[in-house]
Amino acid sequence: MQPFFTTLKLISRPYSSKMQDLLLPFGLTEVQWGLIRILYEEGPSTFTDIATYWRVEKPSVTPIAQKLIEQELIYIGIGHDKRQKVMHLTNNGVEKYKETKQIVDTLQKNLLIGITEQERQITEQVLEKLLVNLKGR
Amino acid sequence: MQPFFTTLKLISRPYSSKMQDLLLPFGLTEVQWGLIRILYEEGPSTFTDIATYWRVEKPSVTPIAQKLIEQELIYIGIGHDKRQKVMHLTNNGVEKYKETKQIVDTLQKNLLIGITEQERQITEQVLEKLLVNLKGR
DNA sequence: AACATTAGTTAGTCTAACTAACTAATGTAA
DNA sequence: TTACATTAGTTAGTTAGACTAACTAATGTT
Repeated sequence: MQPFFTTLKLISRPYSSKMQDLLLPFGLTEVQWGLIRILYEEGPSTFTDIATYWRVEKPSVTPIAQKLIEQELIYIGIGHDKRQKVMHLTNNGVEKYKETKQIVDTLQKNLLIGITEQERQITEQVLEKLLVNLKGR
Repeated sequence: MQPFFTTLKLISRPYSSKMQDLLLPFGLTEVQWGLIRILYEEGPSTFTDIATYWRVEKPSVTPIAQKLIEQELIYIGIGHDKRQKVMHLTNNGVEKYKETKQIVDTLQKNLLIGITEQERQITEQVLEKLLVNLKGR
């Protein structure tokens, strides 16, 4: 039982550090990349959307978005609800994501060497279930 | 492919926060608990052993051990090699681990609800393979 | 004997999280 | 419709846990 969660924690650090190394030449951190990934894959999102998805508090999102705005990879639009700020990718942002997605895919493919498609799927399902079981804050 | 690694990262945060909440009443953080866990399950270990196991740099281990020494949960012995410091659990440390292991086990059991033993095993194997594939720093 | 390596520490930095306290807009209920 | 509660986001300050660089002391190697 323990090795399960222990290993999970153990993977997280070196994976992040690989990602950071990979993204450094593009001027992105792992979480910044994670944010543009969501905006590309899921579409424009509010700060609260992101905080909910990541399961972090709202103030944690602000500085990550700030830096992407400075780099002109995202911009803020106002929603129908005037309290909301909706983040969108700029054209630069879309380009940057497409560029980096390729190398991230390559990393991920290499990490999955020796793992069958079926094993990957089962693991994905298990991880999704864990996430659901973790929901109760 | 992406959901796989995305989900993995997503699990890590709320899992840690559950662990922190659980361990707070015992005066332990998640990593401190992780260290006494190793000392109990694997036996006395040097700072370098821990750094290697966790895949962190050596200075990261020092403050975590410090706090356990202050709490008198571990003590430092000198190895045959006089450069080495070997961490051992004190009797208090053993007690504290046994106490907390129970509640950690309970948490982990609850998180695994809805996951079959076979799925759990496959996932564990996949996580181990990922860890190996990540080895190249 | 001289030099290189290894174990661990100290000092200082960084990222990404947190809480508390706030403003402004929206929703609800008298 | 006015009063109050809630929600979206920010600002300021803190924290945990990582990092690098530079160091001491012990051990290995040539």
